[in-house]
Amino acid sequence: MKRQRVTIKDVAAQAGVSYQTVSRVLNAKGEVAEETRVRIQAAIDALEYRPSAIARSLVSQRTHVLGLLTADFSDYTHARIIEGAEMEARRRGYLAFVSGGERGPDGEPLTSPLFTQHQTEGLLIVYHGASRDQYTIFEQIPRDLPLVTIGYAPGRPGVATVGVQNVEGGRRATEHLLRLGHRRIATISGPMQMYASQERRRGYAKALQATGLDVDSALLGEGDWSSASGYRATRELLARTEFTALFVQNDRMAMGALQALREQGRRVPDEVAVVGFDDIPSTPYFDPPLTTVHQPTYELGELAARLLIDLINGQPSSADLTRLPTPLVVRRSCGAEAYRPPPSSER
Amino acid sequence: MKRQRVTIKDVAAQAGVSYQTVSRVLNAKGEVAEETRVRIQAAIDALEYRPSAIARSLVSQRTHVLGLLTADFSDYTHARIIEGAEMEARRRGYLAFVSGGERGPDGEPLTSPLFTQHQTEGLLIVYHGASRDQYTIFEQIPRDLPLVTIGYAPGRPGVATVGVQNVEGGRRATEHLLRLGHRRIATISGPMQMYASQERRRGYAKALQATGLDVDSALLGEGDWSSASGYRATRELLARTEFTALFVQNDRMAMGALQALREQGRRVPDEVAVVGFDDIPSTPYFDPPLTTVHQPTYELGELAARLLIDLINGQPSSADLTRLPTPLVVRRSCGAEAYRPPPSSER
DNA sequence: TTGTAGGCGTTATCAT
DNA sequence: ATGATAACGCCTACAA
Repeated sequence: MKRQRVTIKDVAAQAGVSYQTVSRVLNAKGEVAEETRVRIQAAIDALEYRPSAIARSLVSQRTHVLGLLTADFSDYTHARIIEGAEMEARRRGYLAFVSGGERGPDGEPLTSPLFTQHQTEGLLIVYHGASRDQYTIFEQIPRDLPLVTIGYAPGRPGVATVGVQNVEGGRRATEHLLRLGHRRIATISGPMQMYASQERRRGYAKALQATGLDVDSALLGEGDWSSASGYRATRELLARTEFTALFVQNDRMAMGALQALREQGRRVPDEVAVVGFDDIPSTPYFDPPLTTVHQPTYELGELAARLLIDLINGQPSSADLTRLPTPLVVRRSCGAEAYRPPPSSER
Repeated sequence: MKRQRVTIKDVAAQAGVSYQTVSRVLNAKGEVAEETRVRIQAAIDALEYRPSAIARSLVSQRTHVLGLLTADFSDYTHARIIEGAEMEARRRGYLAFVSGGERGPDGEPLTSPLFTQHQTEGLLIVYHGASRDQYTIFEQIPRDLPLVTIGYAPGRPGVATVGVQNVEGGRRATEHLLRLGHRRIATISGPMQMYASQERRRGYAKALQATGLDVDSALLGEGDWSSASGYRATRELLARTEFTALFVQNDRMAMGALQALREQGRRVPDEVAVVGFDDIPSTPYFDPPLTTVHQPTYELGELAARLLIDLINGQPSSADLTRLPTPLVVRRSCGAEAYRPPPSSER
């Protein structure tokens, strides 16, 4: 399919000047007589001329294109990060390639070679706090390609990493429960080889210890972030020990936990108080509405894109790892009083 | 930032041939002596040479790049479509630009000009059954750009449209409820100016009429697809009339509906049976697990990308509007028996 | 202020 | 079988 028929030369012919002069008005460089500028602009409009980014890139060696790599698009957290990143990129004049990158189990090829060939100027890797061994992808990425990762800083120079305050979030959730009088607080983590899981659990432990409590391993559950795993982990916990509160380290698992609790006839929050993590949009409609730790995912994406573009333009980020705050959002599942009735908006 | 230092000429020099010959082996065109081919390949490997897609595009006028435009990334349905489309595109050697396109209320510029400048070969518009007036975007798109839309066929030639069987889905949901003995069945639609809403409601009406029932306007609610709107519409319905079943036209609104029902003390499914639409992943963890109409969103994305690429390559799609099936998934909220206990997997 | 080369990395079309 | 030459659309010098 051919398109992009109109070139700078056509415009020049139409305006009766050399194509060089057209280039000048396009880039607002050098002096151009006001009169000819107007004439050229008229020609541009008439012909609906649009400069070819391709040709420009070839000579300038700049594409103004970012690559966004993610493992799972349809995960809300990832999607929001990407959404934020794309928006910020667009504001700064960048376009974004996306790809559900990661090599499949069948050895499906990585996308990054394609990115490289298309001269992507930088890469944003949106794996949500994955573990080191899942980052074999780094080997495939050119050493000098500007890179921003989410939640995990690889041992590479010149890579910026952004994330959220996982430890603080975990601590806040647990402290809240402690403050409500709970002493046997169970927790369900994501896969423990992931940094986010480790950090959130560390926050949990910190809060307990600050109150003089020990971490009881019987109260420690683990899932894989899915609702099903939250359901399972909760049933195991229930079968194994007693507890009056449960801190689930993401909202999807919390949804499964609530279901397990319901099935076992444990009323929430009266018999078991529950706190989640993420603050996904449907959280106010959980049964009961979920108290949870908010993650500013959209802002995380914006920040990541900003840092990446800065990196591309030779402005290394000041901090290696910037972490965004994770405030607690109190709803009903924790049993705290404060709750304003039916929520009315949601994105 | 400069990169992509190694060019075809470097390879040629290294292999001691003209860069022309290198091009030949790269494209497997023309005859090349086996011996020199091997030598050149060695040079390519040694130098880690990767051809520049930019330069290729300039001469070939092909970019192998698609544009994916969406209104809302973080909506699960959209995200899945994009995920499917990107995957299929990649399989066929295409890269995908994404953008949360639509012009913002502040008049923020459309992304499509940027797409155009970057020589995007085709556009996939992932608006989920939006209404005609939301498609002013079409005016901004070059007439001859291959286009695929989801759920809505604009009055343009050469545009392929894919969607799901909304009418049938609505009919199936309603029939199911009728079969369970319900006669006063309320429904909550999305915005009625959207085709998807109209179609699902038409299916609802068809099912009723086939059973000899009239559509009672008191039973007709409308929302905006959000949980909050589902909650509100349900409360209005409850205040206005009596019904024993409720067909909510997407799962997010259904979540709000369930909450409203809970708050009003109406037990689901005993007092009110509920059926949703979409089959989002969390649906098995609703309280109670939601019976809903499944939408094959990922497949929709794959299909869309396939059609788009065919269009680009001059193979117009056979049908104007391909619709994928929407089977009913029975869980607990409708009160039908069949339900296998705790779900164990989920994406 | 405006026009004339030269080149960005590649492919296509001729020669050789 | 291989090499030279001309595009592709544009920008950066440099000259006029």
